[in-house]
Amino acid sequence: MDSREEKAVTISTVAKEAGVSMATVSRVVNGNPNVKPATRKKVLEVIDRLDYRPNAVAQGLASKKTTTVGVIIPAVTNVYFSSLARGIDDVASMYKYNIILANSDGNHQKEIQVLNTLLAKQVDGIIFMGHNLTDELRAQFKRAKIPIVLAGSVDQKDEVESVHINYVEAVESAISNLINHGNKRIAFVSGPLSDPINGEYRLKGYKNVLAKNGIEYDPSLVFETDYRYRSGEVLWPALASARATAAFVADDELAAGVLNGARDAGAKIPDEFEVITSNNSKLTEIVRPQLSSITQPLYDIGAVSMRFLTKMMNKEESTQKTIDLPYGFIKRGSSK
Amino acid sequence: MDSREEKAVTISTVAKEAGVSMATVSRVVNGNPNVKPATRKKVLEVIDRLDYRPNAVAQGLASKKTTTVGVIIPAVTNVYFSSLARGIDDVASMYKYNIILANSDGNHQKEIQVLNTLLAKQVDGIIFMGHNLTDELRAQFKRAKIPIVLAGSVDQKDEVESVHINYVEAVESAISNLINHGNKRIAFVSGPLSDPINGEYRLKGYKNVLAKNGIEYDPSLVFETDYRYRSGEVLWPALASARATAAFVADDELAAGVLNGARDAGAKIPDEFEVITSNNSKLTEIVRPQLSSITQPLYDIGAVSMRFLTKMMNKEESTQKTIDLPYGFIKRGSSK
DNA sequence: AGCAAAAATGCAAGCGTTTCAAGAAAAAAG
DNA sequence: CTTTTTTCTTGAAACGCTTGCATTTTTGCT
Repeated sequence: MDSREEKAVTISTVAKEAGVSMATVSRVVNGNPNVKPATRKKVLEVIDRLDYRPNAVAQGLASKKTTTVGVIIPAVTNVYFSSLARGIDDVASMYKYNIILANSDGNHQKEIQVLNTLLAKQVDGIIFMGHNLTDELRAQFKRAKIPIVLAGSVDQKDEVESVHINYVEAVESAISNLINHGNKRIAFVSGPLSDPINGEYRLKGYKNVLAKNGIEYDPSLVFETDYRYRSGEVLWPALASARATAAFVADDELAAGVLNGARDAGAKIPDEFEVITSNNSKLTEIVRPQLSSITQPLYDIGAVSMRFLTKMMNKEESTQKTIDLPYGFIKRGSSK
Repeated sequence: MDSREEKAVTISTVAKEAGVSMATVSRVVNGNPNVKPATRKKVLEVIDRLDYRPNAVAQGLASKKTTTVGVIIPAVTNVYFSSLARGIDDVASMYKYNIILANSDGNHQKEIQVLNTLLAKQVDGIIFMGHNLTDELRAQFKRAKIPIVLAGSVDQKDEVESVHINYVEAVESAISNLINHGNKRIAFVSGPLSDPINGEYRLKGYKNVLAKNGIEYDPSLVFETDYRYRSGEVLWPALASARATAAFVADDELAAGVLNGARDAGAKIPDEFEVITSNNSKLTEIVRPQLSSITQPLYDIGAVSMRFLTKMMNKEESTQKTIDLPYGFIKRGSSK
C-alpha cells in the first residue's frame, strides 16, 4: 500500500519487503520447488501487493536464455507464409516463447542482416522461411551456434533441419491428375527457378511425371516469373500461344492470377483450360471456379517447425534432421 | 587470429585486445564522437578481427532501452492486419527497432496476457491492433508507462493515441454511391457490432447517409456476423429474403464471401445486387467481379503508426493524439 | 535429547553493457 | 616552457536477475 510510485519495484524490493533474500524470491518466481510453502505464500503475497513483474531482460542476461525466438519471413502479407507464421506463433506461445518477427523481403542482403540483429538480441533459436538457402546463409547459420529450423523450405545440402512436404512427389501426384484427363501440353508456372523449391524439386516432379507417361518435356511450356498475382494475370497470352491446355502453378496468388487472366480472356475453365495450384491457402476457395490444389498442412508445418525448435533448444536428442509432413490433392472447379 | 574459439568475445575481450578501456569500446560501438580517430580505428580493427557483436540484452539492461517494440495483432493471416504489419515493420527497421509480434486472436484475455509479457520484456513501445479497446485494456495501457499507439483502430474515449481513417465519413461516401444508383434497401454487413468500429462508427455512417437521403433505417437490413469468408458466403438467403438490392460490407474477406454466395446462387452482380467493401486489400481484385471498395492506405496506417510511436519514444512533443489518414472510394465491377 | 541427513535459505559472484565522475593527455594560450 | 582549456580515456558503480556454494533450519531416527 505504499505509494512511492517512483522507483520501479525489483526483486530486491520484494525481497526486503518479504524479509527474505533475493535468491528466495527468484526461486518462487521460477517455480523452484525448494521453498517452504509458508515462505512461498508470503513472497507471493508481496509480489502481488507490489505488483512486481520480473524484468525479462535482466533474467535473460543472468540466465543466458531469452525465451525469444527469431522468425525470418519473406513477406507477412503472403498467405502462405502468414499461415506458417500462425502455426509457429501458436506453438511458441504454448511453450512460453516470444517471437521476434523479421521481414526479409526474400532479399538475400536483408536476410543476412536480419539474422545478425536476431543473434545480437540473443534469441534462443530461429525459424527461417525463405526461397533460397545460399551458401553464405548456411555458413552464418553454422556460426550462430543456436538451433535453426527451416519451415516450408528445403536445404538442398541437407545441412540444416527442416520441416516441409515432399515437393517432388506432391507435384507428380497433382500433375498426374491433369495427364489422366488427356492433357498433353501442361504448363509449369512458378516463381524464379533459381529458388530450389521451384527449379529443383517441383520442376523435377514435373519432368518425372511427364516421363513416366511418355510425354516429352518441352521447355517452352515452362514459365518462370515471380510470386505476384498480377504476374499470373498477364500470363494468359503466352500460355495460349504455347498451346497449353492446362497449367500447374507453384503459388496460390500466382495461380489466382493465371485463372483470372484466362477467364477474363474468355477461356472456359476447366473445359478449355485447367489450372491447379500448390498451397491450398484460403485463396483457392475464394476464386471462381475454385482452384484444385495440392494440399499441405500449412499451419502444421509452422507448428511442427516450432515444436522441433523447442526440442532442439532443450537439447533433446533427435534422430532426424528433416520432417516430411503428408501432402494430398483436392479437386475443385478449376480442373476436370 | 587467436583461435581459442570457446569463450564468447565480449566488450572486455575487445578492450584488452585493443589496449583500451571498456568505456572506450562502448563509445566506438555507439558512435559517440568523443573518441580520437586513431583510437577508433584501432578498436574497430579489433572488433572486426574478433568478429565482436555487442550483446543486445546486456545493452538493454544497462541502458534501459531495448530497441524493440511490441505489436499486438488479432490475426496475422488476415490481409487487413498483415498489411498494416508490413508498414509497421518497414518503418521499424528503418529506425532500427525490432518487433515482437504477438497474436491475440482478438481475444480479450489473450490481449491482456500478451501485453504483460511484452512489458516484462521491456519493449520500448507498443502498437496495438484490435477490434475493441476495453476499459481494462485502457487501464493497463496507462499503467504501462511506455508509449502505445493504436493502428487502424479507434479509442472511443480518445485516451490513447491512434492512426486511422474517418470511418464514419468513409462509409457515408461509399454508401452514397449505392444510393445514387437508386438502391433503397441497402444491407449493412459487419462483424460484431460490439466492436466500436462497426457498431459505433460504420453503423453511424450508414444511418447518417440514409437519413440524409430520406431513406428510413430498417434494422432488419443490419447483418451482424464475424470476419470469416465463410460467414459471408452463407449470408445470401438472408440477404435475399430481406429484399436487399445492395450491401455494404465491413471487411474484405467477408465481402468476398457475400459476393460469391450471391453469385453462386445465381444473382447477377452488379445488376441485381451490388456489393461494396471496406478495406481495398488485394482480395478485392482477385474476386470476380472485382469488389468496389472504400480505399484506405493500409500500409501507410501501419507505417505512420510506427513513425508516430518512434516520435513518442523519443519524447518529441506532439500536438495531436489522433492521426486521420485520407480515404477514398474505388468503383469496380461489383457495383454500378 | 542428540545427531545425521535433508530441506530451506542466504551470500555474493557473475552476466555484458552503459555511464558518470574524475583523471590524463593533448592543444591552445600566454 | 608554463598554465589553461579542451579533448580523450579510465575506473568502477550500476542495471535486475540467476545460481553454485555455504550456512542454517527442519526432519527423522535413535
